Amino acid sequence: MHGMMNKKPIKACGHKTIHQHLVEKAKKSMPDDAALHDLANLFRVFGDSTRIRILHALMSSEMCVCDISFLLGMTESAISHQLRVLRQTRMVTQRKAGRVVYYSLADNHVKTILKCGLDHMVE
Amino acid sequence: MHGMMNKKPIKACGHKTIHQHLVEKAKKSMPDDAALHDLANLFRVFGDSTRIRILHALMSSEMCVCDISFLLGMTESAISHQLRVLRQTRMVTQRKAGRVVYYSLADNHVKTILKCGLDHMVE
DNA sequence: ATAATACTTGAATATATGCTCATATTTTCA
DNA sequence: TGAAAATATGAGCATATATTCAAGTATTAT
Repeated sequence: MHGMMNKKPIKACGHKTIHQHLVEKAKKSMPDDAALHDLANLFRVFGDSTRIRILHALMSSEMCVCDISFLLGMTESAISHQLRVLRQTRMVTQRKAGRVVYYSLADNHVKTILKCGLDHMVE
Repeated sequence: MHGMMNKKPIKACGHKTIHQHLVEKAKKSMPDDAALHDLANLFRVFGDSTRIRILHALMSSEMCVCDISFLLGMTESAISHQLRVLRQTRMVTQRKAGRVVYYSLADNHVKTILKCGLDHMVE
């Protein structure tokens, strides 16, 4: 079906043995460096279980730092540091009421990506 | 629409001021620790631009280490180290033909997750 | 057998990251 | 006004991670 043609590697003049046509095809569809870094940075935010737990909690409802701290059994400082990361990457938004700051998910994308990852795991 | 009830934080007996009902609701839907770590580990694999580039390249077709090394302008050693990570996390599979090792994406999940992330970015 | 190619691996190093602890900052309450 | 509560922040530390460098396999070619 999809091209599993058994072409032998060819010697590219001057440098290594490579499959020139494959490399060029891949090069064409490759996003630019900025996009690739943004994409990696996006996934890196999800790549920590504390942040995952915070985001998952916020899927259920908005919460203040105290709530999250209590729920996860971690210091408010630790949570606050992570919330800053989530704020800077636009994963969460804040709403201030008195001295309490309520955090919630910034948009549906966050839910979508989380579910996307969870789907991968059930298999 | 969804409950943005303005309940004030209450003093939970003995410890901090928290929104008890919200915390308990969140606690119930929270996946267990093992699942949370697995999920974080999954995303962490995608949280590096080199690995992203390798995976994106393999979306176009299977490739040998040499090809990837040439395409990304990195040493074969560096690529090989990253391919090991991708192998250990079941993102890629290998096929050996003589001394050439061809790598390809393990399954559609990888494509799905990548696209999921890319979708988030275009917005 | 010897050399060359394709890839892998381990140690080392430099950088990034997550949490703690102490210290602000802001708002409420007495 | 002063104390307490909720959150934020900076420095420090311990761990994790990405790449390099040197050396090791495995396979093919001469």
